[in-house]
Amino acid sequence: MTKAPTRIQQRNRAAILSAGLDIFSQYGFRGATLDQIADAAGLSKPNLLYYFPSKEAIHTALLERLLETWLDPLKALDGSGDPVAEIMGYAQRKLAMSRDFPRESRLFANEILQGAPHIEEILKTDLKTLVDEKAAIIQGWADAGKIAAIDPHHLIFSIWAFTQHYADFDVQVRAVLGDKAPHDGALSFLDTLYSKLLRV
Amino acid sequence: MTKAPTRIQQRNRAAILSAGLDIFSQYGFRGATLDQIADAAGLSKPNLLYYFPSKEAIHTALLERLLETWLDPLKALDGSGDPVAEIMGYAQRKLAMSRDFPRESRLFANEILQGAPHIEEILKTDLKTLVDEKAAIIQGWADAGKIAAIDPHHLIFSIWAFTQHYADFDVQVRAVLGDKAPHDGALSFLDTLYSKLLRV
DNA sequence: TTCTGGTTTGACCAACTGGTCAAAATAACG
DNA sequence: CGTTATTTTGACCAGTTGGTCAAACCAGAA
Repeated sequence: MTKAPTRIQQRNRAAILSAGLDIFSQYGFRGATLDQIADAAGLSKPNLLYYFPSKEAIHTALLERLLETWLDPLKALDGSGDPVAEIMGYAQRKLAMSRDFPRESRLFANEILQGAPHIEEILKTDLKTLVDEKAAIIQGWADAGKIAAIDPHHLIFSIWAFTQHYADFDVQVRAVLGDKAPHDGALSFLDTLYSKLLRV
Repeated sequence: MTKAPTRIQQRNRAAILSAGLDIFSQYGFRGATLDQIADAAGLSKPNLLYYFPSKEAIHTALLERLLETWLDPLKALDGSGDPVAEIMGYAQRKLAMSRDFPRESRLFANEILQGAPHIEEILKTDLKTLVDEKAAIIQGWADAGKIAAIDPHHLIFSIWAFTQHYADFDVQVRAVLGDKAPHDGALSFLDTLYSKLLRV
């Protein structure tokens, strides 16, 4: 029976994971250092290694926590709901995640950019299965004439690409937009884009 | 007067830049090592440093070479051409760059993900100016009723996001699609997406 | 062939890397 | 309070990092 974590453990583990998220999402696994993470977490390096046995362990913990929730918006796409509302809702949920969890988005982007060494298997199994399943639903809607005929896989890619862009390329978006908040404009653009695309 | 480079210089500089592109685009600046780059270029590390004075110098040379051509597709967007054809042509050129220069796309993505430390000023000046200028053209077309009324900045973001996705997230795209070639499907999806969006 | 300038290398260095460990400091609890 | 379990730390280590340098090597012109 594993012991319940003390208050100190809870606080420090959370601080480490948050610091690790900051650093890994910016520099990638190889580019991040334990000193940076320890510093950001307000701990000494040996103290940090008291809570996680290795750099890899912190990274793995972060990726696992991320994967638990990363696919939730797509899982929620309901084949028995209204087609246009379901797809638009999915896109909106993804955009909201970009706004609310940009570090998680960048952690994921870094992992993929580096060739997905830690999660390639999950992509080929869990992710592919989920996407294929939802793509079949969308294809069904298209075949039934409820939405326009479009390739469902690329539709999903376009939603990923567009929504994650606002988290992953944040500094570029802000550089171009000046200091106008990007997300309001993005949301209404997204609404226009997909309602026009899906209309039969 | 600077001397003309010898054949050996040409060959080795090119090999180093290509190797650097491979490594930097995968691991980012901090995550890449000179040993990796030297290895990929088929040179010893001191030999590599005979051609470039530092790691930073290789990276800078790559970024400069990239920026020279990266914005060409957008620059080619012509205010006196046919609105829909111009915008679709731009999107198609960008998608072709993703197919033909994926390493360059990932180098850029890594730089932005890390907060654009080397090019933030360029983004805020050159890039912003260019985008604002082209956005004004697109806004003009919309005001004249030649295309649908959409936010031109977010239109451009959506083109960047969608096209670069196929280079930057290549392993994810392939994992989901199996081994079907992604680009044909992407191209026709892109055509459908933007022709529907722009139609008045 | 010799001379010359460009090219390559092995040995080396200081700083940094991920990680260890025993000892010290602190919290928890009766 | 005293005892015990948890937490924190300084000193340390071996391997890696970006980078230097003098010496050796080599291609080609005279």
